[in-house]
This record gives sequence, structure tokens and C-alpha cells, in this order.
Amino acid sequence: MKIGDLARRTGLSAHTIRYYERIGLLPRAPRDASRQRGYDASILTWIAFLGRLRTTGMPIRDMLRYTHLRERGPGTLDERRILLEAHRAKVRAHLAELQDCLAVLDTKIAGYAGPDTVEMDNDATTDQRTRAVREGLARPLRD
Amino acid sequence: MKIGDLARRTGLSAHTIRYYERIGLLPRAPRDASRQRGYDASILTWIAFLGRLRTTGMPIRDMLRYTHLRERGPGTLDERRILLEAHRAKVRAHLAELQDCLAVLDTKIAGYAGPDTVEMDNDATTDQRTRAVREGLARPLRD
DNA sequence: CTACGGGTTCGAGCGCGCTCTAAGTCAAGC
DNA sequence: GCTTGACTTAGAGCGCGCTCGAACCCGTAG
Repeated sequence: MKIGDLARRTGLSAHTIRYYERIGLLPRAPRDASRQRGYDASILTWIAFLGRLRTTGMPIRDMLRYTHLRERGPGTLDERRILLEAHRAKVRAHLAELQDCLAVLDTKIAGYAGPDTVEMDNDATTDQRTRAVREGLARPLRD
Repeated sequence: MKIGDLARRTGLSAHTIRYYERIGLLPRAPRDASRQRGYDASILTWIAFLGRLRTTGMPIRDMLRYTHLRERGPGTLDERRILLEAHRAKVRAHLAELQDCLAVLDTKIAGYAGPDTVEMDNDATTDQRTRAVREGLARPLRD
């Protein structure tokens, strides 16, 4: 598989793939007679995994740490697990935070849609009234 | 309230608060006799709301759009609602994606922890053996 | 033979969201 | 009066993760 094919199959650009190789996220691909990279299908799973790490907000420097541990072989399993566990904790925390923000957003949007409107400056996150609204103690306001 | 107090109370730096004012996310604060900004407690709720938008990944340019609509008054309520609804949809999608990634991460960590550590195919430059393992032709190795 | 659509390298540039520097003003405390 | 420290401005700089440009090399189709 050439770099263009890989790009199409991963959604990364060829530029990005070369960049990942340059910084060490991807192993140096073997070149053919005209110095072009040739990829094995196995790279797809690794790229997909990197994608998960990226999606969950892992900085490249941490992906590199993981990658380098992996290259050092089975002696680094514990370290890798620890690294992933730490990352998982961050992802969970972020998830919780997002869910919280989403609840606020829901409340606010519900306020906009409310049948009765009092024009007030209430662009708050969780002020008294918003909390009351969420608990069904008051009707939403628009702002 | 002066900018330093506001910084302490919001977790933003004074630099960032000035920056937000400069770009229009925060209204121009009234200055005192020595040109220093004086804040009213009401700014806290607005900053908290901006924080929610930021946490949920809204780019500054969209926060600006919202801010400007808000400044134009009640005639923009519909537009604001639409903007927030669109944002909410993105947040929900992102949340789902994160949950999916988290599940993968859980599986992978479980793989590392097991007494028989199974070679997971998302952590591999999938070599011959790994492919064989996947097809049940060989026993798993640690990598 | 030539044009074209890939690929290669190296290094510069970009968009984002801050973050900091420099040079100055001001008010309070010793 | 002097020091300290928080504030002011305009504007430069930074870290991240790409993204692109320039100049060149190949192999194949017309």
C-alpha cells in the first residue's frame, strides 16, 4: 500500500502520515526501488489506535512515550498499562465535565424555548434560578 | 472588583481577561480614576458560561457570534437558541465518540491486566503472528 | 516525447488560544 | 520620599498539531 492509499483509508493526509513518521509515531516505512513508502495492512490498526488516543485528547508527546515503550518490547507492559490507566482517568474526568456542561446547555436551551418569557440578564451557568429550574422549582427564563 | 480579584475568582489569568475584553468576549469594563477595570459580580456568571462553552470545545469565533447576538438584545433570541442547539449536537456527538474510545481503552487495559495477556489488535504493528492469532491459528504472545 | 499524477525531502507557515514582555502609571505602607 | 506591587497599553512570542510550498523524482498513458 502506498501513502496515498493509506491516507484514503485512514482519513489522515499523506502530509500527516509523513509527519507522524518523522516524529516517531509511525515506524519508518520500508521504501521501494523508487524510495516510495510501502505499507502493510497492519499499520491500519496502529493508526486507528493512535486515532483513539488523539480523539481522547492525549498529547502527541504522550503518544510518543507509549510508542517508544511499545518499541522496547514486552518488558514495558506495566509502564504501558500505567500510562493508559492514567489517560483513562483523564478521559473519564473530561467526560464527566462534558456531561455537566451538556446539562447546563440543555437547561439554557429549555429556557430559550419556554412559553413564558421574562427578559432578564441571566446568562448564568448555575445560578440560583437555574438550579431551581433544573429541580423543577421554578420556570425557566429567557435572557 | 479589580482584575486580579476577578482572575482569582474565575481561574483565568488577568492577561486572559484583558485578552477576552480585547477580542470582545467580555464587555469593556468601566475604568476608575486611574484607568483600572472595575468589575461587577454579574460578570462572574457570564465568564462561567463562557467557560462551559470553552470546555465543550466551542471555538472563540462562535463564542463571539453568541456574544454579539446577545449584545444586540432580545431580537436575537432565536438565533442564539439555534446556535446553542447546534453546539449541543456537536457536544453530544463528541461525547458519544469519547465514550466509544473509553470502551476501547477499557478493553485494552483489561488485556494488559489479564493473567493471559491477549494480543489486542489495536496495539500492533500487526505482524504475521498477530494475524495468525486473530484467526485462531496460533497462541497469543505479549508484545 | 511529453504530460500527468503520483511520490520524495526539507523546512517554512498557519490557526488557535492564550501568554508574556516592555515601559509606564498609580496608591498604599514604611 | 521610596519601595512594593497591582494595574495599564500595544504588541510580540509560544506550544500544539498539523499543513503546505518548493524543487525534484518516477512510472505510465496518449
